[in-house]
Parts: sequence; C-alpha cells; structure tokens
Amino acid sequence: MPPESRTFIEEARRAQIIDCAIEVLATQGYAHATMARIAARARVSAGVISYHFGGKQQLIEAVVEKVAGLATDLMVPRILAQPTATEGLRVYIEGNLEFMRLHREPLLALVEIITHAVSEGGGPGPYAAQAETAITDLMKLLDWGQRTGEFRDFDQRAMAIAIRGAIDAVPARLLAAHPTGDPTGDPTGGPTGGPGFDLDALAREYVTLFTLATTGRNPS
Amino acid sequence: MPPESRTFIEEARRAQIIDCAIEVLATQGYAHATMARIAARARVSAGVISYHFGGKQQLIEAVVEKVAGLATDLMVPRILAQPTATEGLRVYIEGNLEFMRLHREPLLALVEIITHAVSEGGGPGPYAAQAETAITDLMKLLDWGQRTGEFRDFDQRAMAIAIRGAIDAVPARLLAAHPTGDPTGDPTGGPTGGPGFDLDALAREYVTLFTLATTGRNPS
Amino acid sequence: MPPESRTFIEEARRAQIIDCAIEVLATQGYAHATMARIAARARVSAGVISYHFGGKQQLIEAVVEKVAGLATDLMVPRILAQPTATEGLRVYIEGNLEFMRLHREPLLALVEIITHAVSEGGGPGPYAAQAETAITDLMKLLDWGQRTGEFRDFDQRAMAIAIRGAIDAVPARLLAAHPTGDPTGDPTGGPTGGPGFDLDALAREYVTLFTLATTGRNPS
Amino acid sequence: MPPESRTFIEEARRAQIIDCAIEVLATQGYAHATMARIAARARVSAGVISYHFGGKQQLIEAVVEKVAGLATDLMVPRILAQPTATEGLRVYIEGNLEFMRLHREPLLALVEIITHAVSEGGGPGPYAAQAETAITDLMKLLDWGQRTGEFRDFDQRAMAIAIRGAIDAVPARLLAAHPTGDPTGDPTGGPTGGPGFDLDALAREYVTLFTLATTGRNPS
DNA sequence: TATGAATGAGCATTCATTCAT
DNA sequence: AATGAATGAATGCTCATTCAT
Repeated sequence: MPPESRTFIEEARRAQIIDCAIEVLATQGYAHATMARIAARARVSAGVISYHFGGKQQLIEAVVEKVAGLATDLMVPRILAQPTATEGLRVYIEGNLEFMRLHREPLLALVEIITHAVSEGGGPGPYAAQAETAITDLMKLLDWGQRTGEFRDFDQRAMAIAIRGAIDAVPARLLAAHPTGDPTGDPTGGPTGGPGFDLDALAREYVTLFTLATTGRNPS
Repeated sequence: MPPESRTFIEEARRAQIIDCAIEVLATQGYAHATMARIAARARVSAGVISYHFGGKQQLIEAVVEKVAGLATDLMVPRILAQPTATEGLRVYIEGNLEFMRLHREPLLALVEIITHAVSEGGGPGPYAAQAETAITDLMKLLDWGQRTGEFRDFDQRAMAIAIRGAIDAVPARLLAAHPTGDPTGDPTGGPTGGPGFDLDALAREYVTLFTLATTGRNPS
Repeated sequence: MPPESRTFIEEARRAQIIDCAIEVLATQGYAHATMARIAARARVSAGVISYHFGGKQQLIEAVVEKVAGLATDLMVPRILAQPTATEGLRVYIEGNLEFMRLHREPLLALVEIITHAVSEGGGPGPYAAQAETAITDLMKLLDWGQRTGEFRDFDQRAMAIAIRGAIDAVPARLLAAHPTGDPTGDPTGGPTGGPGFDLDALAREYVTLFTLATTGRNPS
Repeated sequence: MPPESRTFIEEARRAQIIDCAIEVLATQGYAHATMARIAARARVSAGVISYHFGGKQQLIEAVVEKVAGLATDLMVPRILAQPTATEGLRVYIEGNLEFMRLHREPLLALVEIITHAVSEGGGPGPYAAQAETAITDLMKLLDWGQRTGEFRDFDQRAMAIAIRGAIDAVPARLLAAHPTGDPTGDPTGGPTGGPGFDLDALAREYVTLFTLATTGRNPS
C-alpha cells in the first residue's frame, strides 16, 4: 500500500507499532523482539502487525527507514554547511554521537537490526548494504579533505572504516554502561570513566583523535 | 568431563564438531547455526553434539575458548616483547589484523557469538564481558604509553573504544568483501579498494592512523 | 491470565483440553500423556495447548485443580453435616468411593499425576504434598472421634494412613477390573468379585471394617 | 540365556547392575532411572546393561524378580507356620512392614516399577498382575480364617484390598518422611508422629486395627 | 566381555503467520 | 480495522538401543 493511500488512523497505528518495535528491540534485543511482544507493548493483537505491515520483515524495514530518516535529517544539512572538510569531519563525529544521545533507543534498535537480521539463505544480512553506504558516504568527506589538502595522504577506505568503527562501537559501550536505564544521570570520572557515560566528552576526544589522524595536526 | 580424561577419538570428534560449528557460524550466521545444521556439516547425527558437549551452550563455549585461545597465543607474547608502548600499540594492531587473515572463519564465528548469544533473562549477552575485558586490557597498554610520555594526554577509555571499534569493524568489511569465498586472492586497487582485501595494507594504515592519534607524531 | 478475563470460547477450549488430558491420562497413563496425544484427542494442533495454558506443567496443574475441586465440592459439605465422628467417617468413606463411581476418569487422571509428576531436582513430586494433606485432614476427623470418646485409643496417623491407603488402593483395582471400559455393567459375584466392580458394596464393607477398627464395635 | 549357563562373573555383573538399578530407582525415582544413570552408578558403560539383560525392560523384570523373591523368602514360611489365621494375619502384616525396614530400597524400587512401568499400548502396566496376585493370596488367608470361624463374615476381596492398600500406603509415607536418608534414626513422638518413622509401632497399630476389623474382637 | 561413539525417534516449546469473526 | 484462536515448522534436548572395536 503506497503511503499516500493510507488513512490518517492507519498511519498513526503504523507509527505506534514502529515505536513499540523500537522500544522492544532496544530494551530486550532482537532475539526477544517477537511479534507477540511488540504487539503486547502496543496493547494490540499480534495479527495487527501482519495486517499493517504484511509481516515481520516489513516491520523491521519500516523501523530501519524511520531511524535512518532521523539520522539523515540530523546530519546531512549540518555537514554540508561546513566550510572545510576538517570542520565537516568534526560535525560528522559530533552529529553521530549527538544522535546517540538524542535518539538512544532508535539507534540501539537499528544496531540490533543491522547485526541480527538475516536473509533466508546464509548470505550477508539484508542491511549490510547500509553499512557499506555509510562507509562510502564518509569516504566522500575524506576525499573532499584530501583534495583541498587539509587531510594527509591516507587510504580513504581504511580511514573511513576506522572512523565508522570507532563510532559504531559506542552504542555497545552505552548499552554495557546503562543496560536498561537512563544515560543522562551523573557522568563522573571523565568522558567514559564511570557509571555515567558522557557522550559530549567522548565526542571531543574523538574529534581530536581523528583530526590528528587525518591531518597530522592538533585541532586549533 | 575434564580434558585429560578424554579419549583421543573423543577429542578428535570434539575438534571436528567445533570446526564445523565455526564454519557454520562464519558462513551462515548465528541464527542458522542450529544443532542440526552443525551436525549435518559434520556428517553426524544431531544427538552426537549433545553427547560430546552436553548441549548447544557448551558447544558455543568450546568455540569461544578455542578462538580466544588462538588469539591469545598469537598476541600476548608479541606485545609483551616490545620495548615501547608505541611499538606495543603497533604490534597490537598488526596482531589483531593478522589474526583476521590467519583465522578468518574462527574470528567471524566468535563475532557472531559475541553479538548474538543471549542470556535467558534478557540481560546483556553472556559474552558481553569479553568485549569489556578487551577494552580494559587495551587501556593498560595506553596507560603505559602515557606514563612513559610517549602518548599525549587523552582519555584512555575513549581511545581504547576507538581503537577496538576500528579493529572490530574490519571483520564485517571482510565479510562484505568476500561473502563466502577466499580472501587470499588478488588484492587490487589499494589496501581496501577492491574485491580483494589487503589486510597488511590496512594494518599499515591503522598503525599510522593511531600512532598519530596517540602521539601526535608520524611514526618514524 | 485470570479466569475472569477469559473469553467464553477460550474457557470452552480450556475445558475441552482439560477433559482430553484427563481422558488420555486415565486411559493411557502419564507416560503416554504427551502434548501431541492430548492435542490429537482434542483434534487440535499441539501448539494450542501451550497457547491456552502456557505449558504442560500448567495444564497438569489445571487438571489437578479441576479434579480436586470436584472432590472437595462433593465431600466437604457432607462430612461437616454429620452429627458424630463415626457418621463423619462413614460419609468420608462413602463419599470417596462415590467419587470414584461418579468421576472415574478424573480420579484416575489425578492418581496418575500424583504418582508420576516429578520435580526437576529429583526430590519428591510436586503433588506429594496433596497426599500428606489428605492424611492430616483425615487425622482431624479421627481426633474428633477420640475426643468425643466414640473412637478407641489408637495412633491417629497410623489409622489415617490405613484408611487412606485402603481407599487409594481402589482405583488401581478399578482399573484392573475395567482396563478401558465402562464400570457400570453387570456387577456379579459380590462387591468386588467379578469383572464388574460394585463400589456401593465395597463402600459398605469399608464402613463396617473401619468402624470396627476405630470403635471396636459393629456399626449399628 | 538360561541362568545355569551363565558364568560366575556374568552372574556377578548382573547382580551388581540389579543392585545399582534398585539404588537409582529407590533414590531418584523411575523417571530418572535411565540406563545411563544406572550404568554410571555401576561404574560401567551403558551398553553393558543391554549386553547382559537385552534391554531396559528385562532389567526391570530382573529387579522385580529379585525383590519379589526377597519378599517371598521372608514371608511365606512364617505365615504357613502359624496355628491360626488370626496369627497368620498378624504375621502377614508384621512381615510386610518388617520387609520395609529390612529392605527399604528394594521395596521402594519395586513400588516405583509397579506404579510407573508401562506397556507399549495404553493398557495396564506389565506388573499390574503382581498386585492382583497379592490380593488373591491374601484372600486365601482370609478364607482360612472365615472357614475356621475366626473371622467374621466380610467380603474377602474388599478386606484384602483394604489390608494391602493400608500396607502399600506405607512406603510413600516412608519416603515422605525420609526423602533421601536413613529411617533408623530417632523415632520420636509415637509410631508415625515425628521425623522418625517407627515401623514396629506402626505394625502393632495395624495388627490391632485389622484384627478388630476381621474378628470384631480386640487381639488378646 | 566390555566400551563408548553414534543413532533416531520422541519430547515440550516457540513463533510468524493465517483467517473466520 | 481489529481480534485472538489456531497452525505447523523448527529448535534443543533426552534416551534406549546398536555396533565396531
């Protein structure tokens, strides 16, 4: 069913179910995110999901779309607004980590999906392409910096993998630090050094780290 | 059953089954790594696994032990042999990536297990602690470098997360580049630039990248 | 799910499944009372039982509750209505044996469960306490008789074990006499003397027997 | 293989395995009495049991034979030696309960088998006949007493079922009182009134009880 | 004689999906 | 538009039995 032909109430149900799916995925993990549980959280019968989405696969896809949309909305305009690639990289890193702070649950849900969703055969997961896209997008930013001479001569793909890997490692640490709870509480003992988890401080460290790595110079 | 009381043939079967489990995990993913499939690959009845390992959980644990053993054997002595923390970091990175080259499938299997194994209660996976241990181990290496003055003043935990994240991101790229096949063939177009995947070149890039990031200076 | 929140159709299915479970337990025994067989008798998929009861254990518990309810409803008011302990004992015996006549299958099912259900740890079965409760309840009746002077001076527990043992032995004889069939047919050759099985006559004999045993006097 | 053609060592193995089966049956129950566990207790491979007995069914049968033999050896000569049926009944009861004291485990094992062993179809267990035989044997004793005029006019079968039921109820109480341990310790608070379980006192109560029931008179 | 490796049938359970209401 | 009852395939596991050594 194309979006424009959906009624308002239909759209609302879909949104509600997607949000519940995100909640369950983020808090209980992919393995426990069964149709029944998602439906229960939405105070809705299990069949409703099949009714609105056609199947679990399509629900998952809808979640991915929503979360990816959130991320794109946040990031793309910011990066494009920067005058230099160095600034662009800074904003890229900050934006990613800010996204984790603002949209913790959607992000965790997305991570669950990307790492756990499987295709019918034994091949790579259906969302592996997302990761590849993220790499190539980042490579464009790096290429910009190398063409302007801001960045030193490194292998773009290697650097992109490193940067994305460093960023993608954060949610798991986030989850380890706050298995079920709220990350906003008391960040003690440095950026990542206590029960709290200071994403802003982490962002500053990452910016310095990767500015050094890409330019060879400390950020001014 | 303690190892020393196992028959030779028993040990052989165990090893065979562990290898088959690794194969299935690496090529088909955790979700498809059912007892039946692992047994089928070993050309063996499904009950045999329960007979030799007691259950799926123990089989998984045996896989983890084996792979972790491989990694430890490869890495620990090398790192300890280095005169400086900078060299230690270099060897840490090179060792990790070399491990991926030498033991691609075991590593992929381990990643599958760490990211997918769930505990009954819905909490963090039973092997989540492994990841945390890796971080703290790496922090010790970074602390060494800061105390000797080789490394600049950064947050150890942030840097450790970045380095491990960059390393841990590689297997997925490896998998994306060679979904089922052999990574040793034709590395064309630079370190990570083609169907081939030149782990040695990637290691060199990573070493430069993180030496800059930690010391602020190019590696000599 | 609390009973009052169940649909009418849900309650009907539950009742049907419980009845089928009773049938299978009574006619084929605990060992053969698998989910598949019970479901098959109900002309229903096996998963339906898990759907309505959550698991086999809960189904068994539901059977116990139903049968125990039947028994309590039949017995308790009768006994409490008696003026003397002697009459109470008579009614206790008659009530138990009448229950066997009226609810042969439920009783046999209950016996199967009590004797066969096992706890995970290897300890006493989860329904062993039922038997002990039956003993202590009976002891209260005996105590009543001793305090009024109707009963002679015997050990209450020993007498209670004997009476309950005598009663509990009946179902097995019932089963031996009518392995699969209908107990209402032709009672020939005395109370328990043929393929028929006259529970009323047996009750009369038991009443005389235990009245003598408890009072030392023939029942008037 | 007929007994006389068995070697001495063969016979010893059989006896050892039978004893271990009795132990496991008595202490862990029929459900947990798997071939593997029995074999383990005998410090022997599981295949050995099949080798010596042909299968589990035959092992069980061998256990039954052994225990029934023990009981017959103990009881029959005693009963036949009595001058009157009243004395015979006394000795019958005492003998049965003494058997429980002397051969607690074999008896518990036998009870487990009789109550749990199943035939392939859904019919009565393969050892149900044993119980029937016990009833008819006891009826002969009662018939003796009625023919001599010692016993009053009751239905022999009803009385036999009551007596055997009372006796057969004891092992379960024994088990409830001493789930795993030794019944010989401290019998406090009367025949059956404490943590201990005084079988001698219970026997005295039973003798009085059933002498009253059969004769209408207190035992002199 | 005895072993222990291996089998295969049977078990309870979970879950996405379907469909009459 | 929604329900919830029902399905059927798949999973991990247990266990008596078989058989080459």
